[in-house]
This record gives sequence, structure tokens and C-alpha cells, in this order.
Amino acid sequence: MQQVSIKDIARAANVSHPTVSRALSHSPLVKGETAERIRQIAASMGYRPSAIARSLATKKTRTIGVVVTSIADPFIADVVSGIEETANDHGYSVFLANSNANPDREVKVVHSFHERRVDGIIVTASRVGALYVPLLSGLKVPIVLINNQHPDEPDEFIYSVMIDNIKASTQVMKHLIGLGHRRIAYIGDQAGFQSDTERFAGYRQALAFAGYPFLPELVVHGDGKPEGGRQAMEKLLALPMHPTAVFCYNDMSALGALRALYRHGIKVPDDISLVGFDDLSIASYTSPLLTTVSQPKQQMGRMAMETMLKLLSGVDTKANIKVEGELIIRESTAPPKA
Amino acid sequence: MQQVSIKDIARAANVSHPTVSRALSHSPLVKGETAERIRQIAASMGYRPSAIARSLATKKTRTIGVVVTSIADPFIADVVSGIEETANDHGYSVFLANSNANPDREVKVVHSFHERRVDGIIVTASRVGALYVPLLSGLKVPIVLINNQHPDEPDEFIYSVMIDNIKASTQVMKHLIGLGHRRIAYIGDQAGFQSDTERFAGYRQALAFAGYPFLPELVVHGDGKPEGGRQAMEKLLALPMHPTAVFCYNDMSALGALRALYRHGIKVPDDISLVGFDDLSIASYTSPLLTTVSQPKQQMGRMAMETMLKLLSGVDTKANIKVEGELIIRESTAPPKA
DNA sequence: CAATCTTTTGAACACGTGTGCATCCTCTTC
DNA sequence: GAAGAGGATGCACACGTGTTCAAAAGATTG
Repeated sequence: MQQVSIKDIARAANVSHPTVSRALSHSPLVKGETAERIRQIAASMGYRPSAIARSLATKKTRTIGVVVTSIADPFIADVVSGIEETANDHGYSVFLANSNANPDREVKVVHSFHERRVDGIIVTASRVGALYVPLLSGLKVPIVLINNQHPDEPDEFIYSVMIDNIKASTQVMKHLIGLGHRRIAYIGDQAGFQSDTERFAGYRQALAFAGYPFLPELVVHGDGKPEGGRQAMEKLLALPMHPTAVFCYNDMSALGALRALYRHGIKVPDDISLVGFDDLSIASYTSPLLTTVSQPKQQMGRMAMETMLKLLSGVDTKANIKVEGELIIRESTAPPKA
Repeated sequence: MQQVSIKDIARAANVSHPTVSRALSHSPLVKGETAERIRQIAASMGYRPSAIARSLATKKTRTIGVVVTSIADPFIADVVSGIEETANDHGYSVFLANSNANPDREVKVVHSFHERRVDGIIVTASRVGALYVPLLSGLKVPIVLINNQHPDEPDEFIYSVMIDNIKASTQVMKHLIGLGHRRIAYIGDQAGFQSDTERFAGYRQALAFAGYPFLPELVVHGDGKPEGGRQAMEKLLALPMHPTAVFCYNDMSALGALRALYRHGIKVPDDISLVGFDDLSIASYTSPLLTTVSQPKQQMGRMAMETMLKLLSGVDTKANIKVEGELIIRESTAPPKA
């Protein structure tokens, strides 16, 4: 268990420990010849510098905290994968913490990150509580939000990477309207989630633009997961007049909706068209294949981490990065029945 | 950015910093009255102890490293979720690292964990390279493997949590054989993965037990992901005589297989029965619903972390924990056509 | 009241690394 | 050959916490 330290190396090389420190960091202050000798001794002793001690001395931990609502959410897992990859490539390590959308846990996580002295924090949560952001920004550490812009006044520490929800959602609607649909339903997430609000806004805008009426009974709310999507679809199917197309807040909801339709013997897309959002990998393995909006999930994670790296190195960068979604037309959408 | 330290508190409370240290850790050595006063001052100053400095002094980081092949794999994400939850509950933080099954990255990750002086390492990888384990155990830190037993001689530092693959796979086969199937195919993962080898062993054992012949042409290999499953199923469908049932190494493979069957207009389960493994959440949202083996994924993560906690506190514990899978019969299996 | 014991506190050091400054050595230059 | 310049190295300290040991203060006993 006893690790070799630079002092051990210093003793073995017959020099002082600062010289070892400098040799290992390739400082020009130490003679090339002895530096090389020291490096060889260090390697032969299997030396690994202590990031702990280094952090204490330099006040940088090369560590970032990543808070997610749940890593079991496939969308989030993809984003985190992009974050981790980029972080690792630049010598950073990531602390992962699930909040489970539980306020107590959120507070606990922030304290934990604070005590560990992370250099920055990336948040991927469907909802960022009003109380949460002040708590985070109290750490005086750069923060990057993914798919959640900071609601209040611009804060010098808070940055974001998000998809252009309104644009993407408008595209979805144009596609459905272009196919001839008029009675288009929207299955949303729980109220108060920014991405839901924006996608819904795109839905309404497109309806208005096409001159179609907005029918409140065609808007129902799920929970962003299959079960909620299934229940929401059941409500729609209980209506005296079914919609001819359904736009779901995300693929998970669409999955549940698909299930409900299947049980009722309603054919997709013959009887009802269905659209999701996210392009999870499952979307290309449902029957029928799901028409959806592709978000560059891993890339968004990478961009968030790259933004973080810029912030940490003092390079200035765009505060709010918007990426575009891409409509992926598969098999779950078709013209309505005549 | 300048954090408050115990010295700042000491100055404010007019005591020495060791007294503050003791007061905050509720040491009986300091007078209750002054301890209370110090704690109040600390709270009012928003003090958060530096885990860095504490780690340096105590030589424990209360940190564990988690290596996964890819966090984007839904099975792994569930396991990690269980690990993280338990870790967090006990004041531990987790470093997450993806290896992408890339040897270079694996080495890099181990070095990174070493330098960060993690207290322990949990590995969730479908494959643990022969070279990898010695590298890991070189850190002299407890290691817990999930669904991957250490192949070589027992190592005092290496523990594992895994599902009883042979038993589960035998159950699957009994189910299929009980339905009347004889031509049962197996879609495996890439060669050399322990869980694949074991599930395949169960497949053969059950065939032998039933007195049915083992037909090598009915065994094909995918990659554990949908695309590999699809291709494997295509190979099976190219055979002069189709199998009547297909047992897939995991749900992801089954998803791809399902897709291939759908494209060929082959009905599941009417024409061919299909079984997966893992019970990913999607398995209950495919059409038809997938018959599969449920692994207690989150619980396995929790058990791995609990084992780790015991190892770290010196409590001795079982070296190899086996959990049981549960056959979940849904809609994708039925008797073969007469 | 003195001596002893107990409680409470502070001084000093350790953990492993990085860095400003002083020192020593070597080489150059007049 | 002496003075100065410059390169190489070591000393001392800092980072924030925990811990051992000694000292001081207070309590107890004869």
C-alpha cells in the first residue's frame, strides 16, 4: 500500500525532492542529463504522482462533477458518455452523481462536489429547480447545463448547450401537416420542464402557422417514460374522436404510446401516425420503426465538456450553444386515412 | 474562490485549528460548550471541509473508481445506478470511466484511478482482458467484478457479483423445450466473453438433458448489440431449415433479431419463438413483448458496492456472490407450428 | 493548601507536491 | 586572475487536515 513518493525517488537519485518534481514536469530548470536519469528511476520504481497532493498544492483537481437525474435514462447515458470521453482525453476525471430529481439528494450532491473541490460542474437534468441553480453557483465554479438554460438573469458562471427545440418541433409538425394531418395530438412531459415547454410551443406555432385550430383536449401529459406515455395515449383513445397523428415529447413516451395502440389493435401508421423525439437507439428497433428527431447526444456531451475546458483555461466562449435536431423519417408516419 | 479553512474558523473562534478539527468531528476531547460554539461559527461561515486535504492526511479518499465498457449500454447504466446510489449513501463518490473495450484506454483508466488514489475499483465489463486484472490488482486495492469472475487462481483482493448464467439459461431452454421446440438456435456474443460462454453451456446442457442433438449450424455469433443480432438472425434464416425458436445472448441481440424477422415477414411467436436475456426496460415495450431473463441489475450494483464497503472496513465477506435470474414469460414464445 | 488526577487546549509535525528565493558551481569575459 | 553572469540545485514554506504529545487549566483528594 505504501506508495513511492518523489522523496523516495530523490533519495534513490541522490538529489532533493524539488529537483525530482521539476524533472518529472520537464521543467527547463533541471539539467537534461540528470532529468533523464531521474525519470528513469521514477519509471523503474513504478512511480505514480498523487493527484491528491498535487491538487492541494495547485488548488486545481482536474476533476469535474456531473449531476444527472438518472444515469439509467438512455438519453442521459449517451450524453454522459460524450462528457466522459472528452474529459478523459484531457486528463480530467468525472464524478458521477444521480439526483433522482430528489431535492434532498441534489443538495447532498452539491455539498459533495463542493467538498471534493471539483473544478466545474455539468448538469443534465430534465428539470433544474429554482433553488438549485443559486446553490450551484454559490460554489463559484463554472457550470454548464445541458438542455436546460438558466432561467434567470445571465450569470457569468453559467453556460449551456441545448437543442433548438422549437425549430425541431416545428419541423416535426410540418412533416405531419405536409402528410395531411389536422387532428394532431401532443403527449408532453410533466409541467415545468423547459424542453417540454419549448417543444409544445413549436407544436402550437406550427398549428397557428397552418391556420389549424388548437384543440386543448388533444394535449395530454405523461412522465417522459413509457408508462406515462401509455397512460397518456389511453386518454387520447378515450376521446370520442381520435387524433390522426400523435407527437410525443420523447421516444420513451412514444414507446408507451405505441404499446397502447398495439393493445387496442390500432395500426401504426395506417390508423394513427406517431412521432418521437431523441432518436434513442431503440427507435430503430421498434415495429414499426419510429419517426423521430435525432439529437446529437454524445456530441452535446462533448460540446459541454469542451465549453467547460475553455472556461477553465480562461478562453472565452459562447454562453449558450444551440445545436440542431434532425428529423428522421422512418415508418411510423404516413398520410391519414381518407 | 478562496475557501474558508479550519484556520479561519480558529481565528474567528479564538482557538487553535486542532481544536476546530476536533470540534467538527465531534471528538470527546473538546469541551461540549466550546465545540458547539465552534460548530455554529463554522456553519455561519459556510465551511465545507476539503476532502483533498483530508485525504492527504488520512490516506483514504472515500472514492471508488468504476470502469465500464460503455455507460451507453443500458444494462451497465442500471448497474452503475445501483452502485452510485449505495456509494453516495455511505459518503463515497464514484469516478466513472468508459473503457470502450479499448486496451489503451483501459491502461489509461487504471493509471488515472491509481493517481487519484481511489479506495477501490468496481469493474463492469463484458470482457476482462487477461492483462487487465494483473494491472488492476497491482494497485493493491480491493476490486469487485460484476458478471465476470476472476479466471485465474483466487486473489485476495478480487471479489465478484454475478448472475448464475447456467441456471438461468437452463431455465430458458426448459421453457422452450417444454413448449415443444427441438430446433432451438443460439445467438451468442463475441467469443471469449464469460457470460456468453456460460449461457451457451446451459444451452448445451439442457439439450443434452432432453436427449436432443446439438446442431452446430444453429449457433451463430453477434456482437451483443442489435446490429449483430440482426446479422446473426439473417444467417439463421439463410439455413435450408429454420429453427423454431431462438435463444439470444441478450435483449439487445434479440432486438436486432426481432427486426430481421419482421423484415422477412416471419411472425413472432407464431412462426419462430424468441427469448432474450437481461430484461432491459425496452423488453416490455417491443411488439410482441419479449420473453427474457430478468437480472436484478440495480441490486447487483448495490451488492457490489456493499461488498466493497465491507472490504474497506475490514469485515470479511463472500468472495463470489451469485444471484439468480428470473424467467419472465411474455409474448414472444409459444409452441411451434404443428 | 499541596499534591495528584482529569479535562481541555495548543505546539509541532505529517501527508506529497509545487514554487519563490537563496546558494553554489561553472563558464565567460575583460 | 578577478569579477560577473548564468545555469543547476537545494532550502524553506505553502496547501488544509488529522494526530501525537506536552502543557496548561481545572477539579479532586488527603
